[in-house]
Amino acid sequence: MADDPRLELLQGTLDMLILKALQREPLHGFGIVSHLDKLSAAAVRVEQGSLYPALYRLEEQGWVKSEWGVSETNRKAKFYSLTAAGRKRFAVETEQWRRMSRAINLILQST
Amino acid sequence: MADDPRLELLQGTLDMLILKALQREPLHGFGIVSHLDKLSAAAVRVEQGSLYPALYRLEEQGWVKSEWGVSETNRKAKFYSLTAAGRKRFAVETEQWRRMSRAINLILQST
DNA sequence: GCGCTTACCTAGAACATCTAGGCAAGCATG
DNA sequence: CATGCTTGCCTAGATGTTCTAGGTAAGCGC
Repeated sequence: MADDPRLELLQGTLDMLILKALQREPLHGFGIVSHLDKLSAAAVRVEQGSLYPALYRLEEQGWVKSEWGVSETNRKAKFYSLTAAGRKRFAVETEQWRRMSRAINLILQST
Repeated sequence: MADDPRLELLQGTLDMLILKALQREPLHGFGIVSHLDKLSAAAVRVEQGSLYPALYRLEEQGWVKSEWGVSETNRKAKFYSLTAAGRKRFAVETEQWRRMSRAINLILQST
């Protein structure tokens, strides 16, 4: 792992990105992955093995809720949507992200 | 941990920040911590329990080297400095950081 | 010599993410 | 109708980083 390409997500950002993806409309797991992939120009690639545990985490916390339905391609799929608490949580996480990334950039820009 | 203040570092950024701190001059462990604390206006707080394992990691990879010396306050201290490989590594990590944070901000800014 | 601070070090837990699979069902093709 | 591709969900286990929570030692001021 010394010299891996490091496409991995920064830890702690996955939850935030998922919440963001659900901000517009409910999506199923597969949809979340392709949504993020598209938006980030493939810079962010979420593995399913990371996604589903994250979704359960979010659901357990009450930030998203799920409902079985039928996908656009006529397969059964579990649709996740934001709860009110989830919207609040999203605001909190983005604020933390901004603060942390600002601090890091500050350090990087110092002489 | 659901509602902790989350002052924790984003995973993967610690190494980069340490390398950055050593860019100007060799520092001992204690010095690195206070340096980062000062530069980030206390937004980044590195615990010693995180720092030392990270330093050993960096040394093992050949990105920093260490030498025993005497601190400004006349105590013995181990001074860490960047190697040539460490400088290269720092460039790689900052590039990765920039790419990832750009991608995340892109996603956050989407409608 | 006592307490404070600087300074180093470690073991263990917690946690997120990735790897690497497996399962099932729709759909198209022959 | 069988085969294969794709969509879609799910899990176990490994890996790696960071944090918690300690301990040790030595200089300095009083």
